Amino acid sequence: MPELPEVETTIRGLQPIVNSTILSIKIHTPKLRFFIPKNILRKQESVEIKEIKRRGKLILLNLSNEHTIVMHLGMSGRLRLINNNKFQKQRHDHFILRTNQDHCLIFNDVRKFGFIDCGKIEEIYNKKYMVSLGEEALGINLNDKYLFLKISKSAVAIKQILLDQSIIAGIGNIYASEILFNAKISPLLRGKDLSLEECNQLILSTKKILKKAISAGGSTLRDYVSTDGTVGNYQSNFKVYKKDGQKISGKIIKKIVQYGRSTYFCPDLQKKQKI
DNA sequence: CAATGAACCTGGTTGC
DNA sequence: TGCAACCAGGTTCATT
Repeated sequence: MPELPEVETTIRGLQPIVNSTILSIKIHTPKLRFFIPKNILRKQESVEIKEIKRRGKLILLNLSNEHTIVMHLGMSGRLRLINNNKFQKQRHDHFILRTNQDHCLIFNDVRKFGFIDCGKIEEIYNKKYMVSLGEEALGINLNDKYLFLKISKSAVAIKQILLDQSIIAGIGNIYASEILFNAKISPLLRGKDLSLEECNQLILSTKKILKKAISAGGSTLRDYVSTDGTVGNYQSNFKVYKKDGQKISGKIIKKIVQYGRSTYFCPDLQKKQKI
């Protein structure tokens, strides 16, 4: 579930720990997608969390010692932030960070597709997972010309292109379907089939859908919970995702599989060719 | 080189 | 009810 709106909701929920000092870090599961760096904090060092921000689906905790902790939630990862005296270890709690202000930040991930990394800032910014990211989905630099230039020779389906983090950073499988529906563009179109105008529409829809989802506090399939325990409710705004067989404006919603991922769309409202 | 499928891992849901 | 098969928010790697 963690796509851009959920990650954004998460980092907003984490702001209370900015300017607190890290007391301890406990690693219960050494290896997620890859091993968590063991020397994530040297002993006897007083390190403050200076800033928490997002890049694509990455969560970045900038520290006072010129290091950054990076977290990726993968498919099933989530963070919860609670008062230290309320802490009870749950299944799949892999990483626990405590602060001098009694905060307890827990990284929980059932499937372990997420990761936690840490290093000097410049070192982190040279990591592949960082360098390869394209324009921020909500960034000012994401415009019609950028997208058109990137995809105008591509035979890849636009649905897949939206999932490509090296082109646009932040969109995932749910919002890709929702964005294409909003833009009235078929997921089956190839990159090179899109006009500049359609690229523009796609970007407008991207920003609109993601912003709406953020203001709804993220979505939830099953039990996505933001850091303070409140439940995001953007899922009630889904128009097509998981709605195959249902109708919208009298037109049937279909589910197809593209590149091994489910795509939901309305063939009658998302034309393949412009008429 | 691009495109596709499998792999990583666990748990919930579906169908027989 | 039991159990196997399938599916899930993401990304990377190996194979065509």
